[in-house]
This record gives sequence, C-alpha cells and structure tokens, in this order.
Amino acid sequence: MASTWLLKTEPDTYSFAQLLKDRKTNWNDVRNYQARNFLREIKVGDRCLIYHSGDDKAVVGTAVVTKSAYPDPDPEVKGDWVQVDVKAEKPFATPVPLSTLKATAKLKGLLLIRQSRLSVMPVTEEEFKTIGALGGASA
DNA sequence: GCCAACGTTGGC
DNA sequence: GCCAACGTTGGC
Repeated sequence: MASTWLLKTEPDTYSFAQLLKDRKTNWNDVRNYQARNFLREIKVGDRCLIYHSGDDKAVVGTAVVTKSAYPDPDPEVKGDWVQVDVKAEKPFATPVPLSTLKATAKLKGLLLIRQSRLSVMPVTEEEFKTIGALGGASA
C-alpha cells in the first residue's frame, strides 16, 4: 500500500516549477539522518507533497515516486546517503501557505509544523487529502 | 556517555 | 536581521 510524504525544497535551489519543466528528477542532497531514514521507506508509486521553504512557505504541488531509495552516485559524497526519483504530478491551482496549514484543525499533527527543519517527512492519507483539497487539486 | 558550544535551517 | 529549534561536534 502506497504511503504519502512531504518533500521540502528551497525554491532557489530546486523549485516545483523546475520539476514540472524537467518532468522528473532525482531528489538528492538530503543530509539529515532522520530525513534519510524516511527516504529509505519511500516506495515506487508513493505520492508526495512538494513544499517550498524560504520565500514561498507553501505546498505547491504533488509528485509521484518513480524509483525508491538508492545510493547517491556522486563520488564526492561521503557517507551513506540516498536519493529517490520523483516525477511531477500536478501543480496546485492554489498553493497552500504554511499559515493555512497551521490554521487548519485537521493538520495540527503535521510534522512540518512541529519540526520545521525536517526535509522529508511522512504525512497521513488524510493530511494529504486535506492539503490537496485546500490546493484545489482534484484528488 | 554526557553536556556545552557551535552551526544550520527556517520562520517571522 | 534576529531568534528558536534542533543537529552535530568535541572536550571531559
């Protein structure tokens, strides 16, 4: 059974718009053990919310996993880090800002709110649907 | 193995 | 630009 996740990115570094343009990308540069452990649990077909930190601070769209965790192939990378491949699914008609996430009772448990520095985190099916509805995505 | 110091991230 | 949260590092 597929899981749902939230992936955070700095729009200056790699934006969802760029992902839409590329259609798919390797989600690399995660350098946090907790985030890495979540990355390893991600499976092909899992759906992800894409969140922009920094200036946007909003969930901007969804993506689908096309390859589960594999070692970062960059020889410069020291240590046991992994990445996954994702393809763009759809952009939200209306990006859902952090302030809205915080103001929504159903989303009180979001890890994003409790632990803002985590860059890869699980979300529940219900949270995924709730955020999708707020963003105007058709399920 | 503990804890203080320090660095980084991200929101305001 | 500041501050809070949290992770990492290094001394003991």
